[in-house]
Amino acid sequence: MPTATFKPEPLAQRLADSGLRATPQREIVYDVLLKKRDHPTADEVFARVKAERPTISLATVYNCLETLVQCDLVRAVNFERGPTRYCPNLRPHAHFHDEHTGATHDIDLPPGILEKVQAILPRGYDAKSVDIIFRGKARS
Amino acid sequence: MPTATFKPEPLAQRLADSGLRATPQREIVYDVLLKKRDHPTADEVFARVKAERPTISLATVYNCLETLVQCDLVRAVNFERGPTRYCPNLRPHAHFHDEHTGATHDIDLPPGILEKVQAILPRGYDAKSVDIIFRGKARS
DNA sequence: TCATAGATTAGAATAGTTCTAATTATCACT
DNA sequence: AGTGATAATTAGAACTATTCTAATCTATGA
Repeated sequence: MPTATFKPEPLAQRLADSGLRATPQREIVYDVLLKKRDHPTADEVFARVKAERPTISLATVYNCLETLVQCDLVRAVNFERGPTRYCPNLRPHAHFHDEHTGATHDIDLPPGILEKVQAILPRGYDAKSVDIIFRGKARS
Repeated sequence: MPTATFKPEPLAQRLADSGLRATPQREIVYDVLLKKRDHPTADEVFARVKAERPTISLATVYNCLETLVQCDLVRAVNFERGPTRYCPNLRPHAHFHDEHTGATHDIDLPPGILEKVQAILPRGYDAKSVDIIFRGKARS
């Protein structure tokens, strides 16, 4: 019985599909996002990745994050003027930004709501994506 | 018959309500937003205001815009990492960001849709505001 | 009129991100 | 396995949008 690698590997495949290479940096950045899904900023990702690979540079973290976003493995989320946050949740979801704690919560979208929202667009508008962002207070 | 001033004056009133003063700078910044509703950036507002009042400073434009947002006379809109844009439309509306032209369009919300969107929030989430942002291509 | 608080101003400072140019790694092909 | 072409990484500089600071100006009301 061969030793199974329990981690599925969509990353290498997705990268290959886009003609990109799987590098250790990209793997670790993606792993860090999967491991703690608290919508970290690039700086926070940088800090976490450095624990494992101290030689990585901030520029590379930005590059990797951008690459993951291009491959549709990660979503970039923005709240007002704050730093961009990164989210490996691929299910369709909205974001709730808790103004008191600063935390970000994923809100899964029930089926049909995206269609209802898209339906408010007049003829001639062709939306490639929709973001729904709530701001307020979440009960702990 | 007295000369009517055809412009309604919610500005002075709203400012007073918040204990703030009506200044020429605030009036002009607000006028500029009302006159050309193309979601200008602070820099663009600055340029337009300077045409009328060349001594205004960029810091003041930022201050005035912030004040107007506090008074709920103007909405600040953000797309990804771009500069904040300002919008004097007070009706509930979503934003459509045309990736080709860079233009921003207001999409009026039909009655009930906000409630439907709010209804996706689980118990314990108390949203003070919702933003709906489309990205895509609009037919000219 | 005068004091006080509020508003404006110019410029410096900051945060987050992107760019640049040099180095290093990876892949395809022998 | 070796080699050349291409892609990726790196450190640091540069950039952009915004906020801060400290000084000056303005309006209001005792």
